[in-house]
Amino acid sequence: MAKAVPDTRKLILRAALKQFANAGYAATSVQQIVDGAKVSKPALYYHFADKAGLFQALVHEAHDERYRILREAAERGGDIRAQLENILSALIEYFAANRELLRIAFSTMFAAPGEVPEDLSCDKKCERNFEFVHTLIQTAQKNGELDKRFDSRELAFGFYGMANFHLVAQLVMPDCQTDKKTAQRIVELFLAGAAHKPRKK
Amino acid sequence: MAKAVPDTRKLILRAALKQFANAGYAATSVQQIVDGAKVSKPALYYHFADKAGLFQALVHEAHDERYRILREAAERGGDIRAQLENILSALIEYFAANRELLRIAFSTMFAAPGEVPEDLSCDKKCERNFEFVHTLIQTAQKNGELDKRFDSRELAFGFYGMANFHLVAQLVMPDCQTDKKTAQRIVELFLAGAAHKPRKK
DNA sequence: CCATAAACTTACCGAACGGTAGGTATCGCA
DNA sequence: TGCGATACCTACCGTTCGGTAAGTTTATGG
Repeated sequence: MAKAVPDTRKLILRAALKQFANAGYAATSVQQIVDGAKVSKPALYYHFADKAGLFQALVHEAHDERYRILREAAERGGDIRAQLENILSALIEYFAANRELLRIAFSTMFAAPGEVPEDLSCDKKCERNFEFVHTLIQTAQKNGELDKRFDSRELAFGFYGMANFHLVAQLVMPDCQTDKKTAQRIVELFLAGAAHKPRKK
Repeated sequence: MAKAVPDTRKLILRAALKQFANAGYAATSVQQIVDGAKVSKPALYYHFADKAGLFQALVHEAHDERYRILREAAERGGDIRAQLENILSALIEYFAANRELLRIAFSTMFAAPGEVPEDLSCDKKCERNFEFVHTLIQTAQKNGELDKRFDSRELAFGFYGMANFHLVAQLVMPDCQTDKKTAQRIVELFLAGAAHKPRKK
């Protein structure tokens, strides 16, 4: 029976998430975290090896959550349009309710190399997440659902780029509402293209 | 005649750019900058009010350069396809040669609020840059070049998202070559859409 | 030939940093 | 009742931080 344990550890994680999301890794002090969690500093160092280890725990959670969302949404099946719509609206919905995790995920994706702990191996997780979408698109391309003129990687870049930009926008401009309908229109834009078509089909 | 001035100031700016790009704002110390520039700390504080002021100078340069690139590329005219191609390939080309400035621009765009000096008013510059592209797209839409079913803002988001994602990719994976041809294919993807079309027109 | 101001220098400040040494309360278990 | 393990605590460490006070050199103009 582990009962007395999780309280403090989770308290620390929650406070750290808030602080890191608000100020980034380097600008957040361990003192701020323990103040926020209302624990002592050695309590933090009892549960985590160091500041970097605490941060890593959160980073991995963020990327793994993202991966889980991706997989669950894609498994709901349907054609590529339905899959992309599901993925995008699931990401939007989840991260609307978990803005801090989203912030952590992006700030490690785009961070300068020295801004974040050295051994933070999130490259692999970022790549894994991207490759999941890439594979989805590759398959759809082989099935004839997507235009074969494009390189599958370019297609994945295109979709991932549009999707991430909207997610970031949600972060930067919180009042800019982004919902299921938005997700549908983004996918429509990705699939149909922006150009005006004089004749259909 | 100001002659003796620019040497030290530019030395500091160059060293600061490198350091900030490599480690972000918070994780870069003033000491590292002055060591890199081979000047003394008070020499830095003679030319800049404080660490934040030095950073601001670089941020504004980064965003203004980006704006300049956008305008110059758009002014070369042509239809919306040519304009977007010009913009994208100009951005890719410029930032391939100025990776540090690109890093500064992105790390301030996506930074957590507390990671960067408070009064750093780059929101306006980011918005200005985005709105320039937005206006371009709006005009093209009115001219009938772009599909009127989409909201102009969504179109701009889509293009800006794709474009920025490729620029970021260039940052994260330096060996991933991105050139004029890539720019053309990205624009083609944006305009034509990813979906397979059984019949043309 | 000296006054002034620009462009620095050496030497240092107090505060905050990440992290720890060493002691303590509380538990299950023998 | 005792003994070790867990889960902390207070107090403090050495280092580095951003920033500055006060003195020095150099160019210029009167």
